[in-house]
Amino acid sequence: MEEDASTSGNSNISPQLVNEWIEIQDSLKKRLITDDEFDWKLPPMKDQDSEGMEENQDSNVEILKYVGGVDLSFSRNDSLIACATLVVLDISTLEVVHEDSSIIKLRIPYVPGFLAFREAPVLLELLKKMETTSPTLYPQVLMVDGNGLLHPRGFGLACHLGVLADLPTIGIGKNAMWTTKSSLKPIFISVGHRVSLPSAIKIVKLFGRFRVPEPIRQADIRSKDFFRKHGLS
DNA sequence: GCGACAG
DNA sequence: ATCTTGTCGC
Repeated sequence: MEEDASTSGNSNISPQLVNEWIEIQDSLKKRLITDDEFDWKLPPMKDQDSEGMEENQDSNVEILKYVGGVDLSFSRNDSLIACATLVVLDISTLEVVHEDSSIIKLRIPYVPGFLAFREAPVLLELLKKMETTSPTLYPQVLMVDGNGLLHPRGFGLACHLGVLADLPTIGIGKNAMWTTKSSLKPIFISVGHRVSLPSAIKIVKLFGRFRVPEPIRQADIRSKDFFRKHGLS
């Protein structure tokens, strides 16, 4: 009999392992940057709040163009099988200019607070692969399906992935305990790495079409599509 | 005392 | 995350 690595909480996860994970998170957190640290600038906002003309003069800096999104979907039959997807959207056209997926067998269960140890490895692979495959389309900032600083120890998946990939990231949470209390279903934007919260919010607002920002939404959709094309959904 | 905990 | 139909609405 195999253990179900997707079962929440109660798995064969030892307290020792959890302690190791905590140490890793604390260690990686020392490298975390929560300010804007990127070499591009945000495109001018559509509905300019009568502000922002302060720094729109110098044209030396490149403007944000490629925004990435990552997500995982899971098999209905075999809960150990997952599909990780990375997409990159051109911000000016909102089109997906890069897409890559990878089906994997999960080895680590979902443990609240430690999502990164389950999902980050595959996502890092996809990023690394793209770095050599399609460097010109490599995302300038990445939206992650999971929280960033909004985490028990202030180091969620978005931070974890950002630090390891040394890439600006934004955390996008879709569920939290507050969700139930609000009549509307909010999303939770939190700082991942090398992007301040104000900037993160501005970037998310560039994709105001649906509740979930387009890069994450596309990653989600295409991740599920990939499953349908490659065997049992 | 126990329960709420990203995906 | 996943199991699940129709339905109301832009």
